[in-house]
Amino acid sequence: MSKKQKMVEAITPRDEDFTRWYTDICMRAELCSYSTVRGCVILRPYGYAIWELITGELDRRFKKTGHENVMMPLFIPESLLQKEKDHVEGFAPEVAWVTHGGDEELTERLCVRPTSETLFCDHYAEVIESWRDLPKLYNQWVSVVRWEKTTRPFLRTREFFWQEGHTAHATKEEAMEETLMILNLYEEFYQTALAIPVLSGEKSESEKFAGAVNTYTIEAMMHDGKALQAGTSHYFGNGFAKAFNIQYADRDNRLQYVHQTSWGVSSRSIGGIIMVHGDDDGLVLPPAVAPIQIVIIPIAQHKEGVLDEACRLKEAVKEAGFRVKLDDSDRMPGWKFAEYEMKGVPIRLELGPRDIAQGSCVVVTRDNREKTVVQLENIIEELPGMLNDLNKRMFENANKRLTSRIYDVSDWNEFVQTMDEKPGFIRAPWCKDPDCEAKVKDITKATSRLIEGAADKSHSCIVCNRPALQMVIWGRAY
RNA sequence: CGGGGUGUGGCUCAGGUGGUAGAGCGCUUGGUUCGGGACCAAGAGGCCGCAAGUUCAAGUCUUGUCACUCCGACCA
Repeated sequence: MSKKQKMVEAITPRDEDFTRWYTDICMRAELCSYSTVRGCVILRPYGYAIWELITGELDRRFKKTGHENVMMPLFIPESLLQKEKDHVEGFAPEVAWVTHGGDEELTERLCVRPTSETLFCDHYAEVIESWRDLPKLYNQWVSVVRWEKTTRPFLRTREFFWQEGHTAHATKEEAMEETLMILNLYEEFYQTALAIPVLSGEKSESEKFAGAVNTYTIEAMMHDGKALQAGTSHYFGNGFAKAFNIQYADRDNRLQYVHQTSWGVSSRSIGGIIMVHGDDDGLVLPPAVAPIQIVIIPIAQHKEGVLDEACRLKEAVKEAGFRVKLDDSDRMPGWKFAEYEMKGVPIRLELGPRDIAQGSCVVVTRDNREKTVVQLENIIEELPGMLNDLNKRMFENANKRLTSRIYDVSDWNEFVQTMDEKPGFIRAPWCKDPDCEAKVKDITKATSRLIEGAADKSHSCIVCNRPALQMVIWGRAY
């Protein structure tokens, strides 16, 4: 009984204090730890391993769609950053500046990249000359710095890790196609690799990226009903091209400005995994990004033959292509159970003298803790299906939570009340007036997360009652 | 940037009225254990965030400072 209590005490229960539950998981699952640098975290091996798997999944998709990786400098000269007006204004408040090299003051300060549009543009202006040079489909995996005031592990840190794709195209149509193709790619990645259902759509004028013509987003719903912007894809038109003079000679030898896009997914996605799938016992990881997919816990491992059998099992599982760990440390089995649950390992195999005698082992799935006994000779062929089912259950559960917590509301009072009482999103029509959007934010703290599409003619704006133009998903966000 | 909280072994904290530091967990070693966070024994580990000040004497009192953390305004 006291043991039970101890386990429960390990992390703050999710429904008691969501924020503390979240940080507890980050620390206890050894994903990250606070660093001496304010607002920055240290990615620990386990957290970094997840990030590596995420980058691997995404990078594979980028390569498949013809993108190339590059590396831009960490610094941006002030004059370069200032070339596109909207862009600077958007980022100015949160950039970090380098003013000195050694003891010498620099003639021009350098900003630590908050994002690299300007660097890519500067480079594109140099390397793009003719239509034959297009499209340029570049991406980079880097960290960027934004001087945030309040920070939280993964969700908002001053330095964070991400990929930023930057492409240049001959036509508007092509650039728009790229923008939407990436949006779909992100959506597919989140739903299959992370088992996180997302909504996708366009951002409103006030929520879009600084310098973009259109910003598209995928939004996920966390367990507490709040939204997490999980990825964005921007269409730039030729605004940047004009500011940076990125021109190419078309087939008729006429100079044209390129049309550009940019898009990114960050290490914030790890926060999403935690807040969508995690429970009171810790992390629950989707198999595709689980550093350890299968952990083998030997029971009474000092007894004759147990470790040998466990080793054989491990080798077989590894041979079959799974990421597997055999924990033969001298911890108690119960300690190990709790530890790997905390770390979200999808499947645990228990192997003890009893199992060995019967030629079987106990399989426990992390999401529902279901125990089944499987014959050792069948285990390898059973595992893929079990992982698959687990992934499916994770997605379905999250999807049920998402869809059941989107409320269709058409009346302002009901909107305020719903936002206040029910965690989740609200679908409500809007007239497109930024003042109405601002009023929603002022009063309910909810923002427009995305625009689903045009509103029905019969709809009127949730705030001002004038004819509505768009159907919008609203929610409080991280 | 505003408000609150906290700084004492790796972690969580205890140390009325000032007298030179303690517990639990963790760690190390040895032994017994092993199907839901084991037990016994012996160890290692701290200029008490930092800096001034008061004092014969400061985790303890004063002032300042820094850091972290939580809650609000801005943001992936």
